[in-house]
Amino acid sequence: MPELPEVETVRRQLEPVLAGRTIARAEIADARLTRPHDPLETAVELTGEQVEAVARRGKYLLLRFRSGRVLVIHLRMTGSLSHAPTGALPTDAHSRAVLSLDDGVDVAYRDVRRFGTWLLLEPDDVDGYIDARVGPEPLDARFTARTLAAALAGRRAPVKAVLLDQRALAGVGNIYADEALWRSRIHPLTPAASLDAARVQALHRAIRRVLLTGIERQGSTLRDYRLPDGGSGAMQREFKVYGLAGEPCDRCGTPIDKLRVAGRGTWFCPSCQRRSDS
DNA sequence: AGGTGGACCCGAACGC
DNA sequence: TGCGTTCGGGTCCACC
Repeated sequence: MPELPEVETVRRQLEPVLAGRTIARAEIADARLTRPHDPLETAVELTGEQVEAVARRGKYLLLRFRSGRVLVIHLRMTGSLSHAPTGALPTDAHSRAVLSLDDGVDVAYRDVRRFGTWLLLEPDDVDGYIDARVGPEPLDARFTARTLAAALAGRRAPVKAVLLDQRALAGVGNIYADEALWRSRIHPLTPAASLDAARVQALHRAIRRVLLTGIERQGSTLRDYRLPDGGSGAMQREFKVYGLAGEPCDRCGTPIDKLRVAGRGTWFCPSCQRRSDS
C-alpha cells in the first residue's frame, strides 16, 4: 500500500544507491511490468543510462537519467524495491526485474500482485505524463489551505473520494485519507464542496501532519512489505482508525466504525466525525 | 461532465 | 482438512 510517505521513504533510501551509477545490465522478467512495451526493448534502452537523481511526484518514483530520460515507476499495492551486492539478493518467486549497477550492486523489483508499472519516457514526454495524472504536492510550501479549498470546490463527491483523486492532490491513498479525516474530525461521506473554511483549514493541517509523521516513521509496513534496505517502517503503530473497526476511538472511546466510500474500506469514529452537511 | 463501479492481480483470511 | 469464496487496493476505463 505504498502512498506518499512510503514512496518518499523508498526514494530516500535509493537515492544514495543509484545517484551517479550507470545501469550495466537490466533484466525484466515480467512482460506486464512494461506493458504495452516490450520488456526486452525497455531493458536494452535502460542499459548504459546513468542515474542523475531519484525523485518523486505523488506516488510515482522517478529515476532521472543524465540523458534526460526518466524511468517512471509506480509500485501500486505490492511493489517494492531492494538492493544488495551482486549475487546476494535472495531468490524470490515474485521478483519481476533487476537492475545491475556498475559498482556491483543489484536493485531488485518485486511485486506479488503484478499491478506495478515501469515506463521509460523520453525527456519531452515526462512533464506531460506526470501533470496529466498528478495534482499539487501536499508537502510543498505552495500547498496551502487555499489550494486545498480550490481542489474541493465544485465537487459533490464525498470528501474522501476527492482526497483519493490524485489530480486533486498527489500522494494520498486509503490509509492517509482515513487518518487525515479522523484528525480533522470530518465524516468521510461529507460532500467535498460543503466543507466550510474552518474545516478545510483543519483538513489541510491534518493531511500535512499525517504525511509528515508517515515519513518520519519511514512509512507503514504491513504484511511482508520491506524497505529497500530490508527494514520496515513504524507508521502502522500510529494509526488511529485505519483497520481498527471495533477498537475504541483514541479521542472519545467510541468504537471505530467501518463503511465503504468510493469502493474502499473506510474507517472512522461515528462520534467524533459527524456529518456537518445534514 | 462529474461520479461510480468493474477490471486488473493474487495471496490471505474466511466460511462451510 | 480441504475446498471455494471474499477481500483489498491504485489507476484506468466504460458507463450513467
